[in-house]
Parts: sequence; C-alpha cells; structure tokens
Amino acid sequence: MKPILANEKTFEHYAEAFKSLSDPKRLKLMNELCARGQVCVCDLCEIMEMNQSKLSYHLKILLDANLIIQEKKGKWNYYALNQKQVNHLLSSELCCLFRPSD
Amino acid sequence: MKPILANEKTFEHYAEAFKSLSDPKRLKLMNELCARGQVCVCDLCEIMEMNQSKLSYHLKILLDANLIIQEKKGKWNYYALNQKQVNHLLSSELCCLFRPSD
DNA sequence: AGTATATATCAAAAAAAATTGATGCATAGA
DNA sequence: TCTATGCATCAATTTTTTTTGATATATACT
Repeated sequence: MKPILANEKTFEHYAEAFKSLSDPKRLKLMNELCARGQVCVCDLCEIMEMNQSKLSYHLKILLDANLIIQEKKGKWNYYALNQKQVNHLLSSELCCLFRPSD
Repeated sequence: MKPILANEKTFEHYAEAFKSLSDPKRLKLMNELCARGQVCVCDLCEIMEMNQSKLSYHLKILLDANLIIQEKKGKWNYYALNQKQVNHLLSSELCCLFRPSD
C-alpha cells in the first residue's frame, strides 16, 4: 500500500475528490446506486427526477472521481457505485450511507 | 450514537462538509494545524503564504464545518484542528494526513 | 435505409465561490 | 488617551460550477 504523502499534489488530488462529493444531488445519486446496484441512465433520470443532460453532468463528475463505475450494454449505459473508492475516502460511519442495506 | 439517515437533510449536511474539504488550500491548512497544534492567524498567514483576508475566509469555512476549533487569547485568535470531526468524516487512511506525526 | 431511443457533449446563461482591497473593531502597550 | 497590532467582515470583481436547451452519436428495430 502506497503511503499518502502530505504534499501539494496530494492536497489537490483529494480536494478534487471531495469536490465531487460536495453536492447533495451527487450524494443522493450514490446512495441510490448503492441501494439498487447497476442502474441505467434513463432509470436514474426517473429515480432522481432530473433531466438527462443534468444527470449525465453529475454522473461524469462522479465517474471522473472514480466514485462510480460505468458499463455499457447495448443501447444502455449502466452505472454502479465504486465501493472501494468510497471506502478509501470516507469514514466507516459515513460509508453506511453508501453501503448495501442501510 | 445517532444513526445517519439517508434523507435530503443528511445529503445536504454532508455535501456542505465535503465542500469545505474541497479546496487544496484548506486541506493544507488542516494539515499544518494538525502538525503544529494551536496556531494564531498571523502565524498561519506566514505558514500558508496567504494574505490575512483570504486566510480568514478559509478559516471561517472550516470553522463553520466544525473541522477546526477557535480560541481567543487576548489579542490573538488561535485555531486548531478538530480531530473528532475529521475522524467522523474521513477514512482512517486519509485521517493520517491530519493526524499528529505523519 | 429510415426511425426511435439512450446517452454524451456543447455553448450560453445563471448561480455560487474565491480573491482583493478597504474598513472597522478589539486589545494592548506607550 | 493615542497608536499599533491582530483579526473579522464588507463590497466589488474574478473565477468556477451548475443548469438549460440544443445537437451529435451510437445502437437497435422496422
């Protein structure tokens, strides 16, 4: 396991990560993905009551932060939570928000 | 210990918390406070190479998020890391960035 | 081939956050 | 009481993020 060095690069890296967590819609999105597993964009639109463009914007932010995982199946694009990254960043207390069966 | 409910209020609350962590200057600030203990604003200005107005702005954000603690002594205002809140939010892996002697 | 659906992306507009310089208020010392 | 220092806060500006509506691309079905 690589140790985490307290340098500028590290601070920038994690600031980015936390930025992606800094919106209630995205936290809810993660929570829904967690509860439901793999979900396609069009279903997420309904679940989140959000138009597709906006949703894709937020999905991209989470994807870039490696907080969710994308899998394309035919016409559909499925997303799921990346539990590993969630665990890497968040306390176990908080992880319960993004952990199956809460 | 109060359980964390996955509702709108919770998402807003933690989104706020993560927003305050979403800037590399603030992460560095927390890291410095962690390494040095209680530090007054004027010393922090030099440590962070930041003007006082800007520094106070960022300190306020961390203070509002309960990530740091303020103590006034005479003319000076001292700040220190709130380890408890850091632990509440961040994984133990990450907490090492904000934990004495890293 | 033609059409419909799913989704990403783009450009413009709106909203929010950060920076800057100025000002004001305590406190402490002369 | 006068002055200097430490700090918070305000208003104006700049920068960044988010939202919106439109367009483009890929897949699948007819």
